[in-house]
Amino acid sequence: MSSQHETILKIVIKKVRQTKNINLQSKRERRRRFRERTRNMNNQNVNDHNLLIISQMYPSVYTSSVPQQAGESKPVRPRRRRKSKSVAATEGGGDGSNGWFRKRKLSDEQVRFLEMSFGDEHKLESERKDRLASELGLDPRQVAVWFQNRRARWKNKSLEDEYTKLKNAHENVVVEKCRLDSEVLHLKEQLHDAEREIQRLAQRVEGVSSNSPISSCVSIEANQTTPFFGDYEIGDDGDGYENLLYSPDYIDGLEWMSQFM
Amino acid sequence: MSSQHETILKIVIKKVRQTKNINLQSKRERRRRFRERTRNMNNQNVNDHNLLIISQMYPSVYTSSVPQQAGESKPVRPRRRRKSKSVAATEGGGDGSNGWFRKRKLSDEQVRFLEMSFGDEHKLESERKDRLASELGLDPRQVAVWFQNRRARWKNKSLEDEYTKLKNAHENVVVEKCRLDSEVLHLKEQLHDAEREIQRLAQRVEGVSSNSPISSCVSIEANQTTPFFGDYEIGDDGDGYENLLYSPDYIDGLEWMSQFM
DNA sequence: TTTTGCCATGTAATTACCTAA
DNA sequence: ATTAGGTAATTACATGGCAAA
Repeated sequence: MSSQHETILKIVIKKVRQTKNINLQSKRERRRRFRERTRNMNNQNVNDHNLLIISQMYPSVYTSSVPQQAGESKPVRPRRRRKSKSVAATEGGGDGSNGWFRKRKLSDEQVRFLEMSFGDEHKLESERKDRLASELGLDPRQVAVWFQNRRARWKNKSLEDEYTKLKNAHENVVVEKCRLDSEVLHLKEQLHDAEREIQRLAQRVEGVSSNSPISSCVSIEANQTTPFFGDYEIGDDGDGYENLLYSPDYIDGLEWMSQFM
Repeated sequence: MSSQHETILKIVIKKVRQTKNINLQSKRERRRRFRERTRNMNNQNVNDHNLLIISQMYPSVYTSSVPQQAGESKPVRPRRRRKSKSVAATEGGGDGSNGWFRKRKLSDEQVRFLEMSFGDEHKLESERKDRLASELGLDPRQVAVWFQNRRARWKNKSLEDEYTKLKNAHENVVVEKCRLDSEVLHLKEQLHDAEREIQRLAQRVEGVSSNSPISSCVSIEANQTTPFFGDYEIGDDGDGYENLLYSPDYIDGLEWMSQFM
């Protein structure tokens, strides 16, 4: 309320932020050092290195048959003509100085194992991580990274699946809605006809003495009247939705809805 | 038709596959050599390296204020207690042998520039790539990689946006469908009432004059047949989809109906 | 015909930040 | 207060497809 409280609050906030920053910085430092410590030359990693180097030199071993999706013909922009003189004519004096090989491409066996474990459980506990790492001859850090990436991939994929499912459901509901629209039109026409029939009969009942019963039949040209939109509203009162519960059809509707919510 | 053709076909397929494999292998070789040529020691890259080393040593400079999303309370599984003895007690004798510094984290300025260019055009031509590379002091390869990753990100994001949009549309349509369901129910009730009214009036009329084929006038029995599915098809008129957008704000004009309610 | 440059996709690794134990 | 594990974003590389030269 008073300004005192405000100032105190500000000070507290400031302090919290400071300590937080300090924490983060020290943490960054720790992590950096940790990574530098554990980057090269772990215990099992020598073996692993060799294996991965081999897998780099002969990557054709690990070609996985990728199911290519149906190529949709996009309006391709005309590609640029290839350069007459490649700029990349850097003098070939590139010394292979740094033993720069990133460890890439876990072997097929390893991936299969990891996938199995992922199917069991998406999260990764320390024990499981270490166990997998020792079984597969990997850095525990690699296992952790693999699981993180796998989770991200799974999320993307599941989003995509959800999209297609939702799309199908949407189309179905749209079709259903169209059907209902036309059904409503039809019912309104019928109701209109019935109402006119009632009026006609009422007139006949009124004038009992003078009546011509033959011309009483409702003609079918009532169907040709322009269908009237929006003559009356059902849902203005809130009971429409409660009424729906009595309908056997509405259960379908509800289940439908609960699928996507 | 004959087996000759089949054998010829097989041979052709085999040949194609062989040549394809050969192509891929040579391609891999080309690529490897290309990367080795262009990896280290480009002209402006020394400067860039220094900058990136600095950005590694003082990463707090590049802290971008990330708007944290509203934390949704998920049912978190109890995390494992931290290990009593960290396995990572690798002997600290790690020699910092290779002068291995990964170049990471393009600077804020560079990212802004690249984003602007990406906003202009998602695709990247050689000229533009080289221009950007020289302007930002980056390897052209880095620029190309950045654009590839940016496109992939954009695709994911647009998928996500489409999903939310579709979800909203779907919910609206579902609500509309419910409304139509209840409207159909209501109309059917009204029609039923009208029919009974007609029968009542008809009986009265018949009591007066015994010759009125009233049952043929309004086909109410059509309503009592299985009411919902498959009464009439929808797709014959394509206007249903345009009707989707019309607002269900009906004008309340059912005073003429009041006599039946 | 092969070669070559670009692209889409998948994967590995890293950074920053957050949270529970 | 510290730390391991998590998410999200980012950087980089690998691979195969496609079209142009």
